[in-house]
Amino acid sequence: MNDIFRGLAFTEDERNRIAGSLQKLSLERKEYLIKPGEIVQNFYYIQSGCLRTYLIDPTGKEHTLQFAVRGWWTSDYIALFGKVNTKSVAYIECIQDAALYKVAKSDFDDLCRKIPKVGRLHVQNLESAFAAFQRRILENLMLPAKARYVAFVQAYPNIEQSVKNYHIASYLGITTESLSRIRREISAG
Amino acid sequence: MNDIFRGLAFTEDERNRIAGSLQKLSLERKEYLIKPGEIVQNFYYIQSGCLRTYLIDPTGKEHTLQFAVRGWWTSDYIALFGKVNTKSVAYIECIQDAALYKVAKSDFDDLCRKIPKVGRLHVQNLESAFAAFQRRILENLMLPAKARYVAFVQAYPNIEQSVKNYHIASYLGITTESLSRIRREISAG
DNA sequence: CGCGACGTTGATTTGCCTCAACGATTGTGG
DNA sequence: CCACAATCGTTGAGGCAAATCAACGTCGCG
Repeated sequence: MNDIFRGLAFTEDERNRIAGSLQKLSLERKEYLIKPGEIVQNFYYIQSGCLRTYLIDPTGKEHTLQFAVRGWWTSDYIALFGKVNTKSVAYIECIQDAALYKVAKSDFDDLCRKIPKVGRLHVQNLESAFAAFQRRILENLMLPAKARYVAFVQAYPNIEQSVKNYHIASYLGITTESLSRIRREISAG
Repeated sequence: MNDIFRGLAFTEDERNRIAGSLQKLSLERKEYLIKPGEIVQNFYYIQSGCLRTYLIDPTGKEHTLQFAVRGWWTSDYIALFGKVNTKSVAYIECIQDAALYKVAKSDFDDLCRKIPKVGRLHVQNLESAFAAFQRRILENLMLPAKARYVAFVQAYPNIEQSVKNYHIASYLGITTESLSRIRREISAG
């Protein structure tokens, strides 16, 4: 549990309260954490391994929204933070054997209220996610496929080994064929 | 001031504290709230009018990140929420005469700490923005230009009169020519 | 009125997709 | 541990959506 709130110092009491809200779980490759239609009420913290969040559009194509690796949180945020439904719209698939901590959002909100340090960390995380989303949107608007791929590799330096080629393609919004050609171009020149 | 924290009830004391952190300002069409390189330390609440946030890429093209209308907050969030710099990377331009409230982020953080209701509203706003960003990213990945335009018109029903055609195009990530053709197609049926 | 900003239209080009086939790699059961 | 199947990545040919380049109508404003 210690590395979840890395850098924060807690009292005995706070520590217990936090531990009481967390639940360990582990997942193997190809297992699903969440599937569309399921009720979503938890955050998940990745201790190790790798998960990806994706949706399938009406034409059957997959679109990857997020890869989550060690030290990241994941969930179906559209459901969890959305105004209306709490039913998932996404798949969250384990793509590398993973150890997770689960926290109910309601419990987490309690923690934020009772332990201001945690609340402030949450705000800070949300704010930097906010900035990161804007950067990603801009990147999608500004850069052609090749440059987006380069940016991706820089943003996730060690992820290539865990992730299939077509996962990356669906994150970048291109086909596996295009990604393949892009890689060839890059290694060529 | 009353409509900024719509729905929240405050004590006399809280109300004064809030009012003390706010500063009114007004902006005319074509004036700029922020330009690249400036230090960013404020949020802006739009009382009336319309602003747009955009960047110019190395090739000279504009990319619109956000339109902000009555009831929205705006700022250069990449700078304000980013981990490193506080220097703006974006332009925020007034595209329809506007009345704004300005709040320093540091003052706002204080308010959040001292008036829990405000803090909770902030978290709630950040969380729903989080979900909204994910939806926008997905929309960009999944939908072709025409469908994105339709979605845009639904999301901002009354904005067409304030914004130029090429503003919308640069928000959707297409050219003005393409947008023009899309509109023709739609009006044709 | 005349100029500049904006929107539209047409012709051509291009980046990426689709479809199809074929290597390479991984995983599995005998 | 090998053989085979399934999954995944690569390559090529052709097509399409949107970009680019260029010209022209239109509207609003000084």
